Amino acid sequence: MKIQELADLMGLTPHTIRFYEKEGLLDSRHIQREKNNYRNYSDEAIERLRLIKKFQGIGCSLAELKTILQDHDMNTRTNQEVIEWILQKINEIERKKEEYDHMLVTLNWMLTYRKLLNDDPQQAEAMMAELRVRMNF
Amino acid sequence: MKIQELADLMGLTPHTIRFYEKEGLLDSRHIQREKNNYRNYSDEAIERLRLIKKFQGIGCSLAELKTILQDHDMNTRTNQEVIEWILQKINEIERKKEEYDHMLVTLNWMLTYRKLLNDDPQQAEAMMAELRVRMNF
DNA sequence: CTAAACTATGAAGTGAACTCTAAGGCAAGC
DNA sequence: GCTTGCCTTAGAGTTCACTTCATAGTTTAG
Repeated sequence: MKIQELADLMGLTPHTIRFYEKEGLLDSRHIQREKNNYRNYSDEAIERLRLIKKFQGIGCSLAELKTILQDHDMNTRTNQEVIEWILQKINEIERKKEEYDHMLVTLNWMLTYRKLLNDDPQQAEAMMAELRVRMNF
Repeated sequence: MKIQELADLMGLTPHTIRFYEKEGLLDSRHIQREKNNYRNYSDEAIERLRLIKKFQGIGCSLAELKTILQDHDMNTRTNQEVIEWILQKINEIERKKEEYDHMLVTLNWMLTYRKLLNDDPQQAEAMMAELRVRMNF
């Protein structure tokens, strides 16, 4: 399979696939060279890219992925270690969600204030005064 | 007020404050030059940086902030426009939260599988087979 | 008076994940 | 046989929000 074919199949660009190779996420199991030096991809390449996408989907950086794939290839990690890694990832994501919740709290206050400003400007000013104290805003 | 004083007050570095100036987030209302060419900050600068922090806290980029501050300075936006902007921001953040929820679903499946692998490897394999179909994993 | 601490400037570096460019080789359709 | 459109490479550019660097002038504490 040539690079464009694989790219279309996986919804990537040839650039990106070559970039992954350069970053060490693909190796000789996935790519062989034809005599014209074109890359020829095996079916394993498809599996590999699927795996990459899956882990990207759970918020892994390419650097992290490189380690994960190495461990995966060499069967380095015990089940317990993988479980701990997953728990840590879950934690990470939950912290990020909390950050967004903070943003939403602020935005909702702003929204309440702005809506009040339409209906009852005086009360809006009172609210703003309180907010200034409570939120340093 | 000199730059270090302002930086300490706001929890920023002098570098960052100069950077904001270069980016056009601060102007002559906030900064004057003394005869030795040192920057002298007015109290308005404090308010300005507070505003910047607040909007950064709700996920605004500096580019976006530049527009927001311009509108703020010139009183360009109507209340209704601001309300719509807030609603859009809320939407944006909720979409990002949903993305994280997707990640969490995947991670929790992975976790369940790995835990099962300890206790009941056969059932774990059955689960994996089903996951492969359902999640393309 | 001197040394430390502060100020100024412009430019380059960081990291993540691509994305694009330039310059050229190979292949398939007309 | 010529054009179009793949393919190759190394390396630079992109975006964001700073951060660091190099160099030099100014102020202040002892």
